[in-house]
This record gives sequence, structure tokens and C-alpha cells, in this order.
Amino acid sequence: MTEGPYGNDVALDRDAWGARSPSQDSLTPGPANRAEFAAGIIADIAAAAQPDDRLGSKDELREQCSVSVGTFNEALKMAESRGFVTLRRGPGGGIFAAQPTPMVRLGNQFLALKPDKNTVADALRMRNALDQLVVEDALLYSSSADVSRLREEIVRMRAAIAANDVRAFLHGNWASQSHLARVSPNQILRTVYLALLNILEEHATELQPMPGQTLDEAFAARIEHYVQMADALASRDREAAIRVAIAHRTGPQPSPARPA
Amino acid sequence: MTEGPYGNDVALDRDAWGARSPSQDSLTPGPANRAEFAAGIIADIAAAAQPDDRLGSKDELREQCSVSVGTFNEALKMAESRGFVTLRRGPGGGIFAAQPTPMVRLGNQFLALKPDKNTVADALRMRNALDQLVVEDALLYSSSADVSRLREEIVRMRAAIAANDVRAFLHGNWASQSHLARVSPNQILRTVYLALLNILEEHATELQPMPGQTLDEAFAARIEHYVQMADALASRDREAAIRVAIAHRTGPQPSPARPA
DNA sequence: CCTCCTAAAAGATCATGATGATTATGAATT
DNA sequence: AATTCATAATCATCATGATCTTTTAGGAGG
Repeated sequence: MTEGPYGNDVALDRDAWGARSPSQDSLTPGPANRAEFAAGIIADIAAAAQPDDRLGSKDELREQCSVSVGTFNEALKMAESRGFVTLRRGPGGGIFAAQPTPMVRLGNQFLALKPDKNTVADALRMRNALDQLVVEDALLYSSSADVSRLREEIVRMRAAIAANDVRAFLHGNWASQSHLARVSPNQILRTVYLALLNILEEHATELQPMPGQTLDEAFAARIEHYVQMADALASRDREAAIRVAIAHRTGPQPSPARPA
Repeated sequence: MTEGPYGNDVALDRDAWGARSPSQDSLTPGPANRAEFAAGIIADIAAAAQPDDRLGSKDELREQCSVSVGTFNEALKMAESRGFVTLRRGPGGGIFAAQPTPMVRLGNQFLALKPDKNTVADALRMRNALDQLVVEDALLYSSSADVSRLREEIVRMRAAIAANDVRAFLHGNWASQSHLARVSPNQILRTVYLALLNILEEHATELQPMPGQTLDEAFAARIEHYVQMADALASRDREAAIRVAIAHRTGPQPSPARPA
């Protein structure tokens, strides 16, 4: 069993802010400063209320946080930008509970995560599980401009090979995949997939040849992969596209990513 | 082609803050207030520097944002909590560029997304693409306590059927899936998957029988699904677990989630 | 050379007061 | 009944000054 930052019982609406005072010495991460501490209290109060409930005026809430006006305003800005509260002026105004959208909630949770030694392997595994969706969306939604973009990237990658510029080649490799992912209208998929690519790109400093393959052959195979993909997209050939995507997955197939 | 909040050219490190003044009338979303406006400038300055470069003192940077001390401090707290900058005291201290971790970057991006009419279908599709990974991790990493937890949930779901409490049954359904997902040590997968479940749960108000199936049969099938899953986990039967997971996917199979 | 102390740099937080903008409500007017 | 206006509530931002904490660097002394 692996524990998250706060153990395995992380509630979906919890975030990195805890209601501990920042001066408290603790083995687990807590708020780095008074404003974060207060923001956590605000978030807790909002979470305990119904969406759009009035929580009180600034001064009333500030008393509950025991911080100064300036620090409270800092905290409020943080809580507001995390989607926990909204503010209104005028009579009946003040601070109101809000319910973060699922996206914002997911974002808040990612803000609380720390990379660890398995992040790259985890990202690769997820990327491999999602690439079929990306390709399917590319098939349905790509324009001729998208295909052209991919083809231009291929030209760039070929030039990189000719110039013995491995770095430019690798960049082209990831950029090509990004072009595909950006076609998807599924904003969750797009966002996650592009982030996974980004994690992988940061850790890919060389091209891994397949067993029994020379480096030149690996380069050529990669180019061929994207050529075939562009062709499949241009002709809306779903089976070819999926086949190409799966045949050219790098790294381990969906399987255990870490020792038991 | 679908556009994100800022069009289809959203750079990975861009977030919802734009450098437009909040007083500017615009058809696209911009910062809601001066502090966000300033936070966007700070983020841009940090992004243009190398990680750990000193960007300047508070006052020096504040001049570039043209805001008051208090507003600048609000902005700084937001930029800091988004991972764009860090602050140090003492001689040589000040504001330093930081590079957000991939998690934080992903979180920032999700903060900028808005739910749309396809969110549920998108979530379902991604869930279906990822459930095999979840099950595989559950096979590898679940403890007997995890299996017991799942079995206790099954008992609860059975009681809900007996009491004709559809809501409790559905809650148990999602809770069971959550138990599975929480086993995974892959924090990205876990976080995304649980969020997807949350989106789906909010929109599931009834159990959909399969074609030719009565509602009672649908309930029974769902229970059987989790019984089989618990058994497969307890006996580490990978093939059975995968088969059970795939056989009981609800909703459309991975396929176009929206009209072309 | 090492240790300790001091001064200065810079941030963290606090306190107070002010102006301007937004908004809801009630009263007056048409 | 509908519209307009005035008032008050509340936030958004600004300005200024103060104390405390943290950190670095240089100098003095052993």
C-alpha cells in the first residue's frame, strides 16, 4: 500500500492546506505560512456549507482565522482562486461558499501531489492506456491543417537526423504526439495526456532502439510511424491508425510498473 | 476542432491568468481582479527565467506590476502556491523563479478548465480506458483489508437493494470502484480515476439495465460483478479480474463520445 | 583556520486609515 | 404599478508605518 501526502484517506475535496498553525512542527506537510493556514480554514468552512450559502462578512470570517486584514485577504484570494468561495459586494454581500467544478477539484488535488521516483513509469503506463483514445479523436476531428502540421514535424525530424541532432529529433517526436493530442475535443483527456507527454519528454534523453535494432533503424522506424499515422489520419483509416499507435508504443506495455 | 479557454494554442505552462488588466472588456476570460492580473505578470516573468534565478526584490517586481503592496502580496501568494516562484529572506533574498512540478503544472491547467456538456461522456470514456490499469494495480497491491472493504461494501449494497434504496445502492457502486482505485500506488492514475468517478457519480441517478434485462437483474449483475472482483483479487486471478472489469463496463464502449 | 558576533538585507505579518466601486433595499415620484 | 433616486452595506484597492523573523556576509577574536 502506498500512502498519498496525507495517507490513504485523502478525501476528494481535501487539498494541501491543513488547519494546523504554520508554527507547528510536524512530520507531515502543513501550510507554509499564515495565509495558507487561513485559506485552509476558509476552505473547511466553505466545504461544510451548502454552495452559495453566505459564510459571513470578511471581518466575521477573519475573526475565525485570527490573522490580520492583509493576511486574511491573501488567504481569501487563494481560496477564491481554488474555487472554494466567491465574494460579493453590497448589502447581503460578503463571502459565499462555492462548489469547485470537477476540473477545479482535480486541479486542486494535483497541486497537492509531489513527484516521486515512479512518476515517469506511471506516466508512461497511463499514456499507453490513453493513446488509443487520442488516436480515435484525431481520426474524427483532425483537419487537413492538423495533418499538415504533423507532416511538417516529420520534415523537421528528418532534418534533425541528417544534422545528427538527437535533441531536436526527440523534441520533434514529442511535438508530433502533442499535435495529435491537441486535436481531441475531450479537454480532460487532452490535458492529462499532454501533461503525461511533458513528464515523459523531460526524462527522454535518447531514443531507445528495440532489441536487435540499430540506432539508425530506430530513427527510421520512428519517422515511419509518424508517416503512417499522418496517412491514416488523412484517409480516416481507423484500423491502420490504431495499429500504428499500438505497434509503436515505447517502454513497457501496460503491466506492473514497479516491483511488488 | 474545439477550442480551450484560450484557443487551441494553450502552452503547457500557461494558466488561466492573462496579463490583461482586469478593467479591460473582453470576450475571453481574463483575470477577475488586480491581484490575479499581477500574479499573471509574476508567472510570466518567472517562466521567462531559469529555475532558481533571482527575479528581484518584492519592491522591484511590484513596480513592474503597478499595484499596491497589499495587492502585490496577494498576487505573490497566488503565484507561490501555484509553484511559479519561491521567496527567501535575508541578503540576496527576494523572489526566485521556480519550476512547477509536473503535478502542479497539471493542476494549474485543470484549474483553468470549465465543465461543458460533454464532460460526463468524456469522463466515462476515459474511465473505461483506465479501468484496466486500476484493476491490475488492485491485483498487485491490494491487501486482505482492501478485499474485506470491498466485501463490506457489497453487503451494504445488498442491504440497499433489500430496502429499495436505489440511492444507497448507487453510492455503494461508486464507493466500491473508489476502493479499487485507491489501491493503486500510481498517484496520477489514482487522482484522475477518482475524479472521473466523482464526475460520473454526480450524474448517475439510476442504474441502467442492459438490453433485455430487468432492473432486478441489473442490480443482481452489479452485485455479482463486485463479488467476482473481490474473489479475483483475493486469489490474485488476473485474467478473471480483467474479464470481470471489461464485462461490466457501463455506458458506451470506447468510441466516439460526440457527433462528428 | 575556525568560531562567534554583529549589522544589514529582505521577507512575514501586523495595524490603521482612506477612497472608490458595486449592490441591495426602501422611499419617493411619475 | 413601474421607475428613479438615495442610502447603506460590503468589498477592492491603495497608502503608510511598525515589529519580528530569517538569512547572509564580514569582521573580530581565539
